[in-house]
Amino acid sequence: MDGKIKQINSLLIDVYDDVVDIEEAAIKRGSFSDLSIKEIHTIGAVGIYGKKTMSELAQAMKVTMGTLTTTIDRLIRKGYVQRCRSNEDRRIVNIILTKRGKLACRVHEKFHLDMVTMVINAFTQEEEEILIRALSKLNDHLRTYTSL
Amino acid sequence: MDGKIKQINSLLIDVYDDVVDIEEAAIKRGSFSDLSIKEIHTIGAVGIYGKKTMSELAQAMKVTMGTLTTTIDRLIRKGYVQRCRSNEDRRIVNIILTKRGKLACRVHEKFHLDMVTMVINAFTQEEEEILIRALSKLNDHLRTYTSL
DNA sequence: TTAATATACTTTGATTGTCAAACTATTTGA
DNA sequence: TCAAATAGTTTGACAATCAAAGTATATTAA
Repeated sequence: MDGKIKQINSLLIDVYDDVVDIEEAAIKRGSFSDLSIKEIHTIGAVGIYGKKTMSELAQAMKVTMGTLTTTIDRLIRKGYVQRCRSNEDRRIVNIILTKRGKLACRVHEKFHLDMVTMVINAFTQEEEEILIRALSKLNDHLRTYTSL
Repeated sequence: MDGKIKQINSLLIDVYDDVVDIEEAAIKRGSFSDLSIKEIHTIGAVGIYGKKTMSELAQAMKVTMGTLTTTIDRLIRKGYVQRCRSNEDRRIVNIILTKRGKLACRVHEKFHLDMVTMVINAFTQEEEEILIRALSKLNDHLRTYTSL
């Protein structure tokens, strides 16, 4: 009983570590090695069809706006995003991706899907369904745990 | 086909985010709110039955020794670990947990197991086995991916 | 036995990531 | 119109990280 708990705990930690490692390695080897994981995720949160306000982004990334300001400053310096003050409300700053930002976003998305595709190819149709169900349930319950 | 890939990708990202959130929240609320996640994991890597060299720890944590030195400095300042120069080889530094360090280690381990237990209680015996198999396979293949 | 090399670790300098609190500019509501 | 609210930036502090240079000790080869 307790053995299984420890086993699942270890498996979760391992999956977690694997994903971090894979992602880090992919970035270092790729065309966007001047970006950190956080920066790539920020680019992803802006999205190809851009125009996110600082508030929206900060909420999506779960950081304060102060933190986001410095991240965006850096991403502008590196040429991945642009600041655009809204004309309707001059307090609002919209963030949009540059051409290079969009490319990085697409490449990273593709990397993610490729990774999952490769893993899933090793699964049968049935196993695949089971995995989805198991991960969904896992997620539901983790989320319950979060809100306690 | 592609839909399922995206679904599994999202589920993995969600599990990942959930675990980070839960862990962060647990630390903030607990008796060791002066510790960061990294610091707790470092304490965990030292372990109750202590005595790990700086090299061993750096390898386990996948950071450089320079990084580890600063982490250990901080954990010493906060009273969780101790440095002990080896008498056999004066170059070697052994790290051991203080009493408080051991307590933090146990509490964090318990938190992890409690979290998994709670999640798993919502699973049937059969689902539990399936989850273990699925996570194992996922892990094996993620690991294959890492070494590419 | 001593000098060169290797090992184990720390220090330094730089960058990223993070927050809370103070600040600026703009809009909204009374 | 003026006070309050909102959207964001700045500041100051600290954590996390690395590469490269530096220190102390051990090993090896002459």
